[in-house]
Amino acid sequence: MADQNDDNLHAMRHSLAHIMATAIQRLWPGVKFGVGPVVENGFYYDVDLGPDAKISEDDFEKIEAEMAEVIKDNVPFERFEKPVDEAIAWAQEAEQPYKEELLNDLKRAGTTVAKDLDAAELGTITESASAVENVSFYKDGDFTDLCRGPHVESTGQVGAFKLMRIAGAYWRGNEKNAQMQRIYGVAFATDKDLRVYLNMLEEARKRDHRKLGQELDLFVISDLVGSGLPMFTPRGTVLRDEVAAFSNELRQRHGFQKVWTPHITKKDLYETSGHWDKFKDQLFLVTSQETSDELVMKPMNCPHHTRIYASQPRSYRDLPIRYLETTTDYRDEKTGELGGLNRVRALTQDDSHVFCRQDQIEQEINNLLASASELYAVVGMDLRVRLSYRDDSDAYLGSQELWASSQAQLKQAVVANELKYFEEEGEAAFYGPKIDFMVTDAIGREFQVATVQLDFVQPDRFGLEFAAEDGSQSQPVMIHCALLGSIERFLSVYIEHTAGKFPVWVAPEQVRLISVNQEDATVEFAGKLEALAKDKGLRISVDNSNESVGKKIRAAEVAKVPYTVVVGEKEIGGGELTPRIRGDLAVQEPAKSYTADELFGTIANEAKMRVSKTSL
RNA sequence: GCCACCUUAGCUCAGUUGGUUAGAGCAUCAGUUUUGUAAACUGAGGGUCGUCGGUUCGAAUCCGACAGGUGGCUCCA
Repeated sequence: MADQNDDNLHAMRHSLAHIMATAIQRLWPGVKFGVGPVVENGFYYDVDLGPDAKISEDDFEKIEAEMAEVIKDNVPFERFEKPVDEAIAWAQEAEQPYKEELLNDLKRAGTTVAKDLDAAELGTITESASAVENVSFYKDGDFTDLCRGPHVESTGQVGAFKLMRIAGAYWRGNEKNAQMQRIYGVAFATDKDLRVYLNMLEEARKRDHRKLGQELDLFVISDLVGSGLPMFTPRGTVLRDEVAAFSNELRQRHGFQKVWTPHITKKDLYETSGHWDKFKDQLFLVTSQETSDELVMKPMNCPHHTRIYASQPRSYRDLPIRYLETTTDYRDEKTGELGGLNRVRALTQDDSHVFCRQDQIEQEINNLLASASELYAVVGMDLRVRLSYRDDSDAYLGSQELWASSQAQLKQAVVANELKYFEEEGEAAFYGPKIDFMVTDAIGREFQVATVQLDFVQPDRFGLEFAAEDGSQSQPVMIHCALLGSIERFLSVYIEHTAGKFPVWVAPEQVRLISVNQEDATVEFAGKLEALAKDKGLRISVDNSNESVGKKIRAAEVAKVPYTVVVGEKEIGGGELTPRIRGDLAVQEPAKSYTADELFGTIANEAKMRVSKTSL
């Protein structure tokens, strides 16, 4: 039943794309159409009004009103077919050059090609893929479109919708092509479903990491420093340090050793690795004022690490050699690609590289996958694993055979570890395939966090070797891995995931003491408790301000401090403390009292164990 | 980089069709108060309305450029 509903919703959304096109054609005659597929929660249509006209969001009211007319008329969606050549003639006649291009592709290749997510959308082959004879069309009133369908029966049957936003989109996803205007709408079967969805978006905005970053005083961005260059406050720096420490700890358990490399290097390093060729437009360049040296801010760390490996002759007995470095890399990202902490120009990676023998690959990958699974279980985030393969473009280094076997090895590792996965071509690094851990943010956008990458190319280009058992020189394999990925990006997702309610082990402020009054005895007592908690390694603060207890409690709640303890005469007399526990941590029991030693000891232990619920 | 939109105190926002010294709440500071689990009272300071240029007798308001931001597209080692 659910399937049938999904199919019906899909048909509604697709039909709404046509209805929107119908409306736009009435409002802007002569508009050229691109494609108009269904996407998650709705639909879009790409349109080109020519050089002199642009749709803006102010036009939505007008378009929606026109769409309402089409819906009210309740005209049928009529399907019909034409031979390809007649269809091409139709496109020429109708002055729809984009449709004509699609039809020509269909005729020539039997498909509208490639990477386009909407291959299915673009019109269809009614016979077999090799013999394109007829293509199907749908017509609703005065609008006719090349389309595979299916649609609802008539324009009246489309549920609830709302136009959301407008964006530029390159024709067929290629930067070199004309840019069209993409108009997005959301659509649901009922008004209620639509309201629920819009409400969810509203809620998601409240937990946006940029908003929480400001409210909880975690990071700041300054125009004087520049865009994409966030700075972390004392509180935000606690988050960075805690998650990085966890990530390091997981790998140090598996024999990784910390290394350190400088942040600038001669560009020769990247010419050798192959990065210069591929990424030279996105490197920050630095010039020495004394010598003629042209230096590069490091955009990644693997080439540096190969230099440490290569600094000594290595024996098969030394392998695997495992390096770990949490360090900041610099990439000159295009301005339009920057956003919050997701995409920055100074990104900190918890980077690591294994140099190992062929027969050690499996074990090493298993260790890394186990570490990734453990980390994401502790932070409570559900991940999808993407196997990122190459496509048949020439953007990759290394032989086809090597690629085929390393892709197979990664898949085998993922299957053996029973991870939920999907495969995608064209997502690999230029030097090798990847296992990418994907996570979804508050409004449903998917980001890569952890990654494990197999690399035969850089060992070759850097001429890495080790002495094998038989005394011959052999080439090691590199396995790149970051568990958090970019710490900035990880935090952006983690802040949204927790809505700022960090578990004790990451909470910037774990305990806050609130004094009932400002009398000497109270202040002194609070000071003693603070010192005791600090001895146990807790991050604690005291609020002695001249405000009502209620107001100070509220301030602690707003700051999402896990444990708040009010101290006054009662505590000074009895010695026992009653913590106020943040809602998400508490198990459903009435508040209990503890000695200071017990209370702080338990909290310190929870932090150490990285638990997500309190035992208090 | 491209497309659309946005930018008023530290924060969240008002500011009618361009018309005297640009407002509020929170936050900050001062005074009163000495507080018992989500906001005590009174007062004060704080803004060249993102920047620069233009139109106008007059610009927060209209136009342009630039910067920064948001949502997409492209890219992501």
